Amino acid sequence: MSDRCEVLCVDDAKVAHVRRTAPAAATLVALAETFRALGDPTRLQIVTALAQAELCVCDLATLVGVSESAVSHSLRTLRQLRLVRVRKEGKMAYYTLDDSHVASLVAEGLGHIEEGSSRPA
Amino acid sequence: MSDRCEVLCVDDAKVAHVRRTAPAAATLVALAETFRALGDPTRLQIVTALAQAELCVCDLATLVGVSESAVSHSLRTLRQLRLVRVRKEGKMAYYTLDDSHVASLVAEGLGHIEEGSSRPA
DNA sequence: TCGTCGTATGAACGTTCGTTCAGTCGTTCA
DNA sequence: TGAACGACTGAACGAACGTTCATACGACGA
Repeated sequence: MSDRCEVLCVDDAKVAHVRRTAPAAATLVALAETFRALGDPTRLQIVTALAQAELCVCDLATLVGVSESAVSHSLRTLRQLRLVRVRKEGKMAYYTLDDSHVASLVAEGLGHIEEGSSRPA
Repeated sequence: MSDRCEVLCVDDAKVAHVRRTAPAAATLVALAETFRALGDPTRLQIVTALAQAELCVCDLATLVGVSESAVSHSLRTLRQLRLVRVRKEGKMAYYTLDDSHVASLVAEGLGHIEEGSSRPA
């Protein structure tokens, strides 16, 4: 990557403008973590299930078809990113989505998938 | 995981209901792929940049601070998932977001991040 | 209080991912 | 027609991820 490339090809004005409107680096990293958490079929299935009803670990394990340990690990990831919330009742742990953004996020994603699947490549 | 656990803990009615309303497996996998693609700081930065302006590979490499090869690989991933679109002009390749869902997705995600950062853990 | 149940956690393994490096393709201009 | 340039690709290495296994914790019933 020589310096000549920079001056010939890079549109400094555009780059500067985009750089100004870009989110903070920390925000971007946090957002990427959130997307990555949703980027796993097991966790995504958990989230879509919790969008429908409050469920315990055992329900989720049955639903998703993996071990309760795996579900618990996944739930921890989602919990740490505030995607899900836990309510303890006796020895049971009931999970729900943390805020409305999460359901909206999945819904918006589904909109993109469905639009894309009906278009030519 | 014994059978006794199943009958004691699993709420069959709830599980059955959630199972009915769940998206198809193929849809879930496709959606997870999309989220995973956005779950990388480099690619996410590319997407947020393209939400502001049409940019070439060289612009993006400068903006994100990685090699043009890395940007090109990232763009291929995003292209295959229909997140970005390419327009060739001479030897340049200009990229934009593919559809409005993508920008909405990022915006919704940012809403979640900002809400979470102002709340107690 | 002891055993069981639902859940949570730590370590470790195999796999997948993202970058780098080297090389190729198509375009532009001497 | 060459050489230079922007962009794209394949191979490969190191790092990160997700599962499994084993174990630990708190709550409930006998």
